[in-house]
Amino acid sequence: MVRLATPDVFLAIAEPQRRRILGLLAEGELPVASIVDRLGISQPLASKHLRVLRGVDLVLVRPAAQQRLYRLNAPALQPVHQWIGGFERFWTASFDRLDAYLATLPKDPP
Amino acid sequence: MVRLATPDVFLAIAEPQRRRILGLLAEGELPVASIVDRLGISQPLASKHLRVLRGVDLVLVRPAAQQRLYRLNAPALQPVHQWIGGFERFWTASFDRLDAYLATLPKDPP
DNA sequence: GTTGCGCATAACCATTTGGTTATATACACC
DNA sequence: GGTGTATATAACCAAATGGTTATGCGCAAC
Repeated sequence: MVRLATPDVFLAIAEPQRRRILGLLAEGELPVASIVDRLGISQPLASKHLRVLRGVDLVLVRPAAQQRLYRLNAPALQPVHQWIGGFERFWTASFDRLDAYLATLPKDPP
Repeated sequence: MVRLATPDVFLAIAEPQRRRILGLLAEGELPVASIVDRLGISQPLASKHLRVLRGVDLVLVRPAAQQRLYRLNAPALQPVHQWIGGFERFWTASFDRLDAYLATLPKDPP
């Protein structure tokens, strides 16, 4: 059994460099060498991070000669978006108004 | 210098149990024992996770006799929400339409 | 004061992680 | 074929992480 690293999108985006990679790929498809260049990291490290991102489907690869062109697969971020969405109401203006309203109610009625 | 663990919200929410804790606290203030009970984890582990969450301001504590009442501080999630928001356009309907339009254009014009 | 409760911390352990250097694989070009 | 280029993988290392058990500390109640 091979157990290929992080099966969790939350863990995949917990790493700053991996978030930067996704940021780069948001601009378009890129070969590994470009990522290495623009992030100033070693090539093996980039490959490692890309493997994790692939493992959770956050990126897709397309071979082109000796290169591997990586591109973003943004929908894989939706679980995170949805989870965060569940908390959004807590910092929303309408919630603030609700909060203010609740504050006008008597607390601990006798 | 004390270096108190994870200074990063992304890392804090990368842990499933910590996300569950936040989920519980979304319903309201809770003492540690409740979290321990409802999550079925050991008390020291709960305290450890809560410390990490405190470290990134995701939760706030209020002492009440021997208890410590924890509550959610949702605005601390906004960095994540904003980062994700930068990718939202990629799975939005309007973007799909743009994508479909781009697909109708000739590729590699001579 | 002392006993008990609720929680935090310490000390420790196995596993995982980001990082490195060295090597293998795959393809293009000569 | 051989050579160079682009990427992946292997082997390894130090540090961090989730988890445990044992202990400390503050507060209440007796």
